[in-house]
Amino acid sequence: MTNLEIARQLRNVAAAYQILDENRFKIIAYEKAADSIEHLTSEAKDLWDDKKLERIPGIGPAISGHLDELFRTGHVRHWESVLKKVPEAVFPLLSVPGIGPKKAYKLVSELKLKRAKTAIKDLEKAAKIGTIEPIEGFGKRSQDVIYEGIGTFKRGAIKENRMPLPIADSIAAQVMGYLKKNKNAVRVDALGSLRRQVSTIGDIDITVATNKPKDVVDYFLKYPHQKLVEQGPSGATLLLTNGRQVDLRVQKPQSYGAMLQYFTGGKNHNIKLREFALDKGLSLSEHGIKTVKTGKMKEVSTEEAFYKELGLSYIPPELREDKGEIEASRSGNLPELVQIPDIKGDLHVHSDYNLEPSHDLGVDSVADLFTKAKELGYEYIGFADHNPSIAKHSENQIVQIMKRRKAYYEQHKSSRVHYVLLCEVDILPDGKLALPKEAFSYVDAVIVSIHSAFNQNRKTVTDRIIRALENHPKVRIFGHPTGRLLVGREGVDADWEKVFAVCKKRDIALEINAHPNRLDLPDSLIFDAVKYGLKFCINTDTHEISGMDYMRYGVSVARRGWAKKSDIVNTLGYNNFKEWLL
DNA sequence: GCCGTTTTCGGCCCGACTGTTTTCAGTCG
Repeated sequence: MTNLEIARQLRNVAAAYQILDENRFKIIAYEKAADSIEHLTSEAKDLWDDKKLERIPGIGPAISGHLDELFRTGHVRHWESVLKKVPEAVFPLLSVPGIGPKKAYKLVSELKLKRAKTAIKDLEKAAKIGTIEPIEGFGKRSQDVIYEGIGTFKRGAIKENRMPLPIADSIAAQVMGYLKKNKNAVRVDALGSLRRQVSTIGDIDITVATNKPKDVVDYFLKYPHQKLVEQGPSGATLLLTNGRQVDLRVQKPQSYGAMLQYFTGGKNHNIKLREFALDKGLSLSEHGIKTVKTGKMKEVSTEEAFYKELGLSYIPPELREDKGEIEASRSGNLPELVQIPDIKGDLHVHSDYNLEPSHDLGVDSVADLFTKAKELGYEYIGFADHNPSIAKHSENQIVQIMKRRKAYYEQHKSSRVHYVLLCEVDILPDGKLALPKEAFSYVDAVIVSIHSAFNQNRKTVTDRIIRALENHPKVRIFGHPTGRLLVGREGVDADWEKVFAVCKKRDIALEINAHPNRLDLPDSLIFDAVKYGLKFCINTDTHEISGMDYMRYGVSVARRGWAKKSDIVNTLGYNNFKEWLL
């Protein structure tokens, strides 16, 4: 049973409890447990094997007992008995936006929906013929909303619709640029997952500091859009013509810090922070910090001041995920995160030098790439073209190509920026490398990465990776380790701890690939790898000059994984970097 | 049902919006 399936099961139990009017904190506990399991970096089953279930936050003696039963026998008697008290047709309806457990139950009972399989279709029919409207607590409007909600659900627009961070960033930049033109906008910032630089974004949240909230909201409503979703005195939500939803929230400048903090989240960070504040007799909201006893509200204009009021040092948005940042802030142990100016080189750049590669060639010349590197203030650049195709060449031909390539780069080197000669070598399905041994003489080092057979099982893919990493001393970087694509492909399912151990032993750096559709290694695995003491290399993997600007997304992923400057090998000056590499 | 740098018992985040409501429950972020 996968984490996702377990999480869904826990949420269904929570929903059933809600319908049965169980203790509401028990319901919250189940939902917390579901979130926690869903966001694990390893399979719950593996943690169970290692008897580490209770180390998962939100999993206590009761739920870990149930999970134990689940992994031993395949089902949980207690959960089944709870779920049986609720008609099965209730559960699928929970996926429709605007329908929660109570409404789902009411609909199923009144409309006599029987089967889970057809529940959504039956509900849609009911909305169409108008049998929802007369139900107590519903009406014409809610019937329409349900009908629309089902449409949204059917278009798969709920979960699938998250977009890669760089896409969200560019849409947000346009809207924010528009808002900044309004003379009443004192400040404009991103909020939510975008501000935390999460790799995929659902809705875009933006806030404006202003003394004339109504004017700013009215101005926002004139931005080209498909539909006005909702509107109030404190903000509005628009569905843009590109199908993306944008939330605007307005706040007066003297409370802007509270607004930023409140809506940047993440949810669990905020819950933990509010509990922490409550212990001190303080209640937090987007309006400020309220002393519970006196009811007096203190307005806070900056986030720095907001955290300071609570006795905490400023916590960068990328860290606000309840991974221990509040505790670290309290004790003064927050990491000093890597920043863009720390980066001294990009080590994964594809040029247009044609070595008849297995995958895409770059489109820009070596000279132009050097120029760009100089513009970015880099000391060095690493050319990492794909290895020559093994299908089209004999081993001997490949060696000759690599030899010619080395001479070419040496001929075209720059006096302004150093270079290192790398090669991105395919890890073949059996773990062999797609570069003959003799060809290694013509590179400084190689990046190894997976470009095929992503669906191998855990053991096979783990062995495959380890075999590749141990293939040759010149293997120094493990490129886009999971192979995930933010739109379109899950990463490989490897035993990361085993992979980490090999990287540690051989001092191999894990790549943090900044390509907009990769952002790989993912932040949660970076977090684990940092704890493991591993090194990283942040690269753009670009095939064209403009792509070298995406470095900042790699840096933001690294920051979300708590990586410091000293964890990143390409923050080293040229000499030290070379020493590490060779 | 979970959790603990004053707690192993007694707490448990906060507010906005919506619709159908004469005062609030449900849902969402």
